[in-house]
Amino acid sequence: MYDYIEILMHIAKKGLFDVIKTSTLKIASELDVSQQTVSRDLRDMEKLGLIKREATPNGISIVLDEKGIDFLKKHFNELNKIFERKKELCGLITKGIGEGSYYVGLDGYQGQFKKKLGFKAYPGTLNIKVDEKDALSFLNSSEMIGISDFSTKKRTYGTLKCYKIKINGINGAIVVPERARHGKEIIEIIAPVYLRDKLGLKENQKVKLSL
Amino acid sequence: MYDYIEILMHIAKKGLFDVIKTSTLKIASELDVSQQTVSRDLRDMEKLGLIKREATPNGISIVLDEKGIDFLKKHFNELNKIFERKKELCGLITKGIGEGSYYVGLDGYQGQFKKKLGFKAYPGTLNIKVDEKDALSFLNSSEMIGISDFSTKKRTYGTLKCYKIKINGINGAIVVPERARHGKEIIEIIAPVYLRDKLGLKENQKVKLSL
DNA sequence: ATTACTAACAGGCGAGTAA
DNA sequence: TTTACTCGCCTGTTAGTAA
Repeated sequence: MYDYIEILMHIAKKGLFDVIKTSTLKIASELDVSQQTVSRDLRDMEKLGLIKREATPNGISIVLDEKGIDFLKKHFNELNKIFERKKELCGLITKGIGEGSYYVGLDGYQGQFKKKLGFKAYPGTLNIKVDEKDALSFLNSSEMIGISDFSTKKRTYGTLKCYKIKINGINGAIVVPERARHGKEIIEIIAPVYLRDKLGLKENQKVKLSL
Repeated sequence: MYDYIEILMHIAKKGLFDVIKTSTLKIASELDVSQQTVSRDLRDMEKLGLIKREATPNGISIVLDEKGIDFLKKHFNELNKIFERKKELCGLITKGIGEGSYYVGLDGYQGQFKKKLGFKAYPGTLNIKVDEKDALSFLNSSEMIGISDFSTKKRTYGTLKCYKIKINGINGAIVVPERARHGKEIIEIIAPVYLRDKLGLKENQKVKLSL
């Protein structure tokens, strides 16, 4: 069944319920295989009940049949489970290693923060200790915003990956340096305000991040 | 890339970010191929950067690598577009052909309606003319509730597919006979009340169905 | 137990071509 | 132009084993 997923996807993209008028040669070039392979595959797929097909001397009409749609649907459901969105992430306030504070304050970053995140960052990061897998799932389900690298006369500052979040309700962003200095069990948060004061946070206190 | 989708899915199902401890033989039997094929494929996938792999004389550890996750994610996004949920469906009130009215009133169906849909149906159907493709998309994004067939001494009554909906805000259900008597450009609605009166509906009036 | 090499084999692929 | 058949080739698969 998975043998045909590429062709199934190709048809489905043009319309899950539409009758596609095309030709084996066209599909062949789109999928980068030979006309003969497409012809054979489509006939096989018809036999399996994945598609309905009508071949004429000047083209071919295809629609997904019930089994084809069901297969894609089932496959889609599996992916849905795999990518199940994590909408919250909990962690504990942790002592910063101090590095982030310096970097995020730099103008080369601040301009981009303002433009891409909508705020200038308080020059310091709040470090939060989280479960690494939970963090990955959480980050995975939010949109990555790229912050470009830049150089001064002295040195180069690397690119950052940012993810907009709310922390205890306040807007902020997770910042992940491309070249991470620590593992992903500690994440760094920036925000337009000094979060420790604003939220009255203390060491080891629990906080909740949301999308 | 699609060559490896089955194995990628297999790994991802066990945990998108987890290190899977398993063996080539185990995967082989789960995917119904030979141990050698799994071994070769995993090595190839590692070369392509789809997974990270650690093989020992007593098993193998696998994690999805960045490229593998990206591929699945991209694929997932394509499916998301394909199955984009239609949350509303508009149509025009149409004269019933009258058949439905008789059937839905039968006890063999009514008991199941009560149990599975939560209401006994007013013995009549409201017929709505809709765009066939829109209808398919709409039905496709709502859950199918199966109503079993049953027999009397005289004859057999076929199975029905039902889909819970709201029509102009009132709870009801679309009923599709397994053996459709008319094309899918006309759909039949049942509800606990007589919809024509309740909603003050007239021929050719526009109505809105929602999930 | 494992993984993975080698070698034999089967089946899929595409070039050529008929209809 | 099409689709689709035949057939040779080559790739991917598996059986047998080594490590």
